[in-house]
Amino acid sequence: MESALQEAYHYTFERDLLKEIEANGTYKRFKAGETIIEIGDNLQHMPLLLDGAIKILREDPRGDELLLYFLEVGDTCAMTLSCCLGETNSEIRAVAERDTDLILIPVYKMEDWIAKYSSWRKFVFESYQSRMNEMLETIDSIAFLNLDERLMRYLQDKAKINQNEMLQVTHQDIAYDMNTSRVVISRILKKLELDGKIELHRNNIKVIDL
DNA sequence: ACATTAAGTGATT
DNA sequence: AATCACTTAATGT
Repeated sequence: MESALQEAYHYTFERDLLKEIEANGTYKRFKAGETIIEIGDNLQHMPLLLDGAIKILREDPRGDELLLYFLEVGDTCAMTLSCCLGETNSEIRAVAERDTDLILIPVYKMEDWIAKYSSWRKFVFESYQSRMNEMLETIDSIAFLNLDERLMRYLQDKAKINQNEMLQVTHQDIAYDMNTSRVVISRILKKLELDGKIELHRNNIKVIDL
């Protein structure tokens, strides 16, 4: 278990910091589909991703969701950063995209380390930056791409995150993530299949054009 | 065999 | 692109 942290972060953090993380963090495992953070949660810990992937969703009052971005190994959640330092609760939901291992770091340590370790400062700063970039990409794709391109990107992204070109999803799942209707997704998927970019089966989709 | 859930499709707005 | 209404196909009990 301890080597998981080493493996994922030994390039990112100095030795002393890794030791501190191990001493203060708690390991936790989530099964695919489990909710890790719910909207409104008060976050007292910051998760570091050791293995797996997480999807970050926004939700409106009616319960409609929208996928913001995926987190991979070596990433952390930008929400917890701002959330832990301020007094605000979570604005997003985090769901395990696949089976996921993470290590939870208490907030107060987090602040300590910002003063103490330059590698930690750098990590936090860069995390913010890349989350921001990923979010801009999603905004761009919503604003400037038509749905077919947006959907194709979604599929490619998902295949990459899961390291598997066979996606275990229903059309309805995709519709929820992209905040559109199932019928629309079905139609576009059909078109993408005719273009030879994907293969459709019940409950799963094979991405050919990666 | 029947019920349930996923996916496909024409028509309408 | 969304919604409705309906069909067809796959799967579970």
